[in-house]
Amino acid sequence: MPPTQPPEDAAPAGRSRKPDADRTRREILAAARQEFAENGLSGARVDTIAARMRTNKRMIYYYFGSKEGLYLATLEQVYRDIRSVEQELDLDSLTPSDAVRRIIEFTFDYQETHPDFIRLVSIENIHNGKHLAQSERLRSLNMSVIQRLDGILQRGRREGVFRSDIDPVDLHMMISAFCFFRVSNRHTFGALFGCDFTAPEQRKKHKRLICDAIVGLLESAADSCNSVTAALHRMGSGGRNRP
Amino acid sequence: MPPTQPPEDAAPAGRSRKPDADRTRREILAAARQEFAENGLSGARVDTIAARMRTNKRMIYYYFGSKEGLYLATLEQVYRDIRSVEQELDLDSLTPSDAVRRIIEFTFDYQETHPDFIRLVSIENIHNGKHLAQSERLRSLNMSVIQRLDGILQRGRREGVFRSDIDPVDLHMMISAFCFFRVSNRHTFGALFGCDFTAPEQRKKHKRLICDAIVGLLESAADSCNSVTAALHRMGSGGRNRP
Amino acid sequence: MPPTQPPEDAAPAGRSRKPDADRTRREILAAARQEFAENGLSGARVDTIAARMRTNKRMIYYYFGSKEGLYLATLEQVYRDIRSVEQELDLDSLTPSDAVRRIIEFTFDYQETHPDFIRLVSIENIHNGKHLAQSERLRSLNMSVIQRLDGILQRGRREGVFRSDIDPVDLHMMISAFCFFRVSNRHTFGALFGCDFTAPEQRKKHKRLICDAIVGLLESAADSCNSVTAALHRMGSGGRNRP
Amino acid sequence: MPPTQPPEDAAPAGRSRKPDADRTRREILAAARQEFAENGLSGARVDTIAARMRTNKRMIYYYFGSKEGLYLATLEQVYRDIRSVEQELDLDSLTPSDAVRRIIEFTFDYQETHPDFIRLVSIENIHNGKHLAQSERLRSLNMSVIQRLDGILQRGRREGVFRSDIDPVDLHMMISAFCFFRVSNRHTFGALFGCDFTAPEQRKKHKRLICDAIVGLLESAADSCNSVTAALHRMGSGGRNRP
DNA sequence: CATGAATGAGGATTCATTCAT
DNA sequence: AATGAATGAATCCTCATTCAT
Repeated sequence: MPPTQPPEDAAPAGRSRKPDADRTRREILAAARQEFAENGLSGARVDTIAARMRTNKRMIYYYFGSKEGLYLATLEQVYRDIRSVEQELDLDSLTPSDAVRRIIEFTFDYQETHPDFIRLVSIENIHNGKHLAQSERLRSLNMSVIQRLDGILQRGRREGVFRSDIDPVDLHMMISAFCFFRVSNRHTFGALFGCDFTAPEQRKKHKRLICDAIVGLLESAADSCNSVTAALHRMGSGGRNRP
Repeated sequence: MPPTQPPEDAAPAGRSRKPDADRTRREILAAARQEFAENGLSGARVDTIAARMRTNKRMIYYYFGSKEGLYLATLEQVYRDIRSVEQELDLDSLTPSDAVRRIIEFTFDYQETHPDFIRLVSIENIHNGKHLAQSERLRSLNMSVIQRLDGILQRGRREGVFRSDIDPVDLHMMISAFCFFRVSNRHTFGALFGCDFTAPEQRKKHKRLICDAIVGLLESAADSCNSVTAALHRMGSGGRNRP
Repeated sequence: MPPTQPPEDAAPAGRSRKPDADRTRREILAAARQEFAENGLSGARVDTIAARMRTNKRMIYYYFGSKEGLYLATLEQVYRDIRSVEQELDLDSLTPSDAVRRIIEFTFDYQETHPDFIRLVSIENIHNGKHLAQSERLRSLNMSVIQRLDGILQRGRREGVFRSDIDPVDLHMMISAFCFFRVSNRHTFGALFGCDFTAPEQRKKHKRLICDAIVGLLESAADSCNSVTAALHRMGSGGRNRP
Repeated sequence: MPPTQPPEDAAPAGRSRKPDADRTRREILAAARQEFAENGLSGARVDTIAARMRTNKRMIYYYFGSKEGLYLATLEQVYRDIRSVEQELDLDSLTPSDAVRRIIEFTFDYQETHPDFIRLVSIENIHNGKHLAQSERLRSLNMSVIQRLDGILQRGRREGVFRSDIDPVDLHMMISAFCFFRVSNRHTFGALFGCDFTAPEQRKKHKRLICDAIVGLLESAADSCNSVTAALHRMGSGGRNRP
C-alpha cells in the first residue's frame, strides 16, 4: 500500500529519484481533474479516467483508495493551484484601492481561464462541501487569501479611503461571487438570454464593472447604506445620495 | 401513452378533467425536484424519486418518458416559479434606484429561501445548460426579468441618475451573481473560512452590501472607471475618486 | 422494491395466485443453497448462483438485497427445514430412552442426508455466527428442539430412568456433536485416516455407538462421574463402575 | 527461488545458516494462521497477511509460491503442533479407562485453547479436505493418535474392561466429535440457544459428560446395543437394559 | 534477500428502463 | 391509470500475482 498522504511538496521541479510513482500519481490526477470537472462526482466514470492515462485502472485505487479519495485529491490540487499562483501577486507597492483592483482582476482572469476550477467547486457545493470539509489541509491552504485581503483592508482604513464595516471574508465573497458566477452560470445565462460571456468585449466590460462596483463600495461612506424598505419609510425620496 | 407535453399551465385552481393524472404528475414533480436538487442529474435515482411518492416508478416513464425528461420538467418548473413570483413585484411607484434595490432584495430573499432553485441551476450549468437550451419555453419565460430591468434602467437614464453603459443583462448578471453565489457556494465558503452565510446578521449585512455595490455602481459616473493596469500607467496615483 | 420480509408461510402447497415472484424467490434460494454450501460465503459467486437459475442476476438483489442477505435467507431456510421435519416425529408413544434414541437416529439420518445443512452451519460458525445472531426468527424457530428434549428428559426423570444433571441444551449439544462431526469432518478424517464415513457398515455402526453412548449416559447414575484427575487421586482404581 | 519445500523440522533450536530467512518464514506462517483461521481460504487476504508482518507481500510468494501453498503450510503446522503436544502425554501408567479419560481431557483442553486449529480444520473440510489430501506428510503425522488409542483399546480388551467392537478410528472420531463440536459450533449454538460454552461451569460439566459417555460406552457390553427401530419391533418395551 | 509499483481478470452491486398484467 | 416483476449493461472496486530494481 502506498502512502495515503504522499509527500506533496516533494518533487517540485525535476523528475526526482522515483520517477514512476510520482509521475503516475500526477497522470491520474490530471485525468481525474478533466473527468470530474466535466461530469461531476457521480457522473464521472473511473473507467474513463483510467482510459485517459497510460497506466491501469487499478492504480487509481492503489494511490487514492476510492473514487471519492481521488475526487478529494483533485479538489485539493485545484485549490492549491489557484492559491499558489495568487501568492505571487505583488500588491504591496499599490495603493489599497489598486491592490483590490489587482486582486479582482487576477481572480477574474484566473477563473475565466480555469473553468475546471469553477466546475469542481460548483460540484463540491452540490455535495454540500462535505468532502472539502474533511480536509484540514484545504482550510489552512485557503487562509492566505483572507490574510492578504485583510492586510489591504486595514491599510485602506488606516489611510482613510476604505469604509470599516467590510471584513475580508465579505470582500472575498463579493469578488468571488462576480467572477465565479460569470463562469459557473454562463451556460444557463447564455441559453436564457442569448449572451456570450466569453466574448472579448463582454469580458472587458464585466471586468470593469466588477472592479468599479466593489472598489466603489469600499470607498463609499459606510453609513449611507439603506435598504429599500427603510428608504421607503423615509418617504420614497430615495436612492443613494451624495452628500 | 399520455401527451408528452401536457397542458401545463392548465388546472391552476380547480380540477381538470382527470384529477388523478394531474395530481400524480405534480407529485412526481415534487419528488423529482427534491431528489434532483439534492443529488444532481447523475446522482439522482429514479428509484428514490419513486419511493418518495405514493405512486409507482413506472408512472415516471408514463408521464415524463425518461429520467432526463423529468429533469427538464423539473427545471422548467422552478424557473416558472421564480419568474411568476417576481412578476408580482410593484416597481412602478418607486424611484429607479429604489426599484433596483427592490429587485435586488427580492432576488436575495427568494434565492436564499429557495436553495432547490439554486442547486438545480448549478446542476444544469454543470451539464453545460444543454437541457435548458432545448426548451424554447424557458427562454421566453425568462424574458420578463430582462424587460423589467430594462424599463427601470431607461427610466433611470432618462432621469439622469443612472449611467448609460450598463444593459439589463449585465445588471441581471450582477444581481444574480451576488445573490446566487451566497447560496450556491455557501458550503465551500463555510468549510474553508468557517463562516455561516445563513446567520441573520450575515444575511442582513450582505443584503446591504450587495444593494449598495450595485446601486452605487449604477449611480456612479461611467467614465470614472479604470482598470488597474490603466491606473498604473496613470502613475499609480489612483483608484477611483470623485474630485 | 419487493417486501424484504416475504410472507414465508404463504404458498405452502399450490402454485398460488402470484406464481412468478414466489417461484423466482424459491429458485434463487435453491441455487444459493447449493453455491453457498459448496463454496462458503466468501467463496460463493453471485454470478454462479445466477447462472444456476432461469432468471437474471439482478433478481437476487431485487429480492434479497445483497449477497449477505441471500446468505442469511439460505441459512434460515435450512434451519426451518430441519426443524419442520423434526416436528413430525411422534415421540409421545415411546419410552423416554426410546424417544431419545429416536431423536438421535432422526438427527443422524437427517444430517447425513443433508450435507448442505452441515456445511452451511459450519460456514456460519467460521463467520462467528454473526449473521445468524441477527435473525430473531431463527432463534425462535430453533426453540422447538430444546422444548421437545426437555419434555423427554423430564419424563425420564419422573420415571426414574434418567439422571437429573443433564439439561436439554447439553443433550442437544451431544447429539449434534456426534451426528454433525461425522458429516462435517468426514473429509479431513477420510484423508488422514483413510476411512469412509459414508460406507453403510460404518454408518450403521456409528449410529449404534452414538445412541448407546448418549442413552447410556442418560441412564447412568449421575454421581458416579469423575474426572481422571479425581480418579487418579482415588488411587487410579478407577473409571466407571458396574454396580 | 528458494526451495519450495524447505527443511521444515530443521532449525529447532539453534540458528540455521540463514537466520533471517527462517524467521521470515515463521513470521509469515504466524500471520497466515491468524488470517486463514479468521477468514477462511477464500476470505483471507494476502494483503492482510502481509500487513500483519514486518516484511513484504512479495515474500509470501517467494517462500510459499501461492496463497494456497501458504494455506497448506499453515494447515500442516497446526496439525504438527497438536500431535506433537499430544505425544508428550504419559498414558502407560494409567488403567485403560483412565488412559482414555486422559486423552479425552487432553483433547478437550487443547481444542478449547486452540480455536485456530478448530477453525482451520473446519475450513479445510469446507474445501472437502482436498489440500490436506495432497499432503502425505500430514497423513503419517496423524497416525500417532490412532496407534496410541489402539494400544489402549487392546490393553482394555485384554483386561476385559472394554468391549471389542470399537476400533481406534471410531474412538478418535467420537472423542473428536464431542470436543471439536463444542468449539467449532459454539457460535451458532450460542446464538440459537443463548448458551455460552466458554463459561467455566459449562466446560467443566461438558468435560465430565463427554468422558462419562465415552468411557461408559467402552465399558458397556457390546451386545446390548439396539436401534430404536429394532427396539420398537421388540415391542417398544425398550431402552437399554442391563440384565 | 527484499521491495514498491504495476496489472488484468473477475467480483459485487447499481441503474435506467421495459414487460406483462 | 397503474403496478410488480424482470433485465442487461455498466460501474465501482478487489484480488492474487508479477515486474523491475
